[in-house]
Amino acid sequence: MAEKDFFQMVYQVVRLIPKGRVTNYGAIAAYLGAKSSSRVVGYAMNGAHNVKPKVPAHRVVNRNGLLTGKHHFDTPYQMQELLEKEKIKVKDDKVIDFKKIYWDPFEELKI
DNA sequence: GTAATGACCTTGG
DNA sequence: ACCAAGGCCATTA
Repeated sequence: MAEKDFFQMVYQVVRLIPKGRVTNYGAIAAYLGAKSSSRVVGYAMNGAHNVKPKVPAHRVVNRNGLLTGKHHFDTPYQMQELLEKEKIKVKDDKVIDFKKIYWDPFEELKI
């Protein structure tokens, strides 16, 4: 049950991601105080589709801006489509101008 | 209870 | 600059 708390934390941060913005697992993990647990953040996203409200996991990508978890969506195209809907340009499963649309929790939440 | 895996990141050679 | 290995935390087998 305690693990749900960590998951909830990740979900909350991801849910606060503005439209047209993306973030990486390390940032979320660091914001939660567990930068070393970047893997757990990704694992939390694994159950994102099992949580309500749904979590915009498509806005979360790896440090490279690569859509690593696209395969975990209902359909790999869904993530790309969602990103395109957010006006986010995606090429080869990687976000363009990633550093530009990069959303840092410390800049929006911690402040 | 131990071992292996995973939507990762950092550091070393 | 590029390639390889380790580490960390949680879940599953």
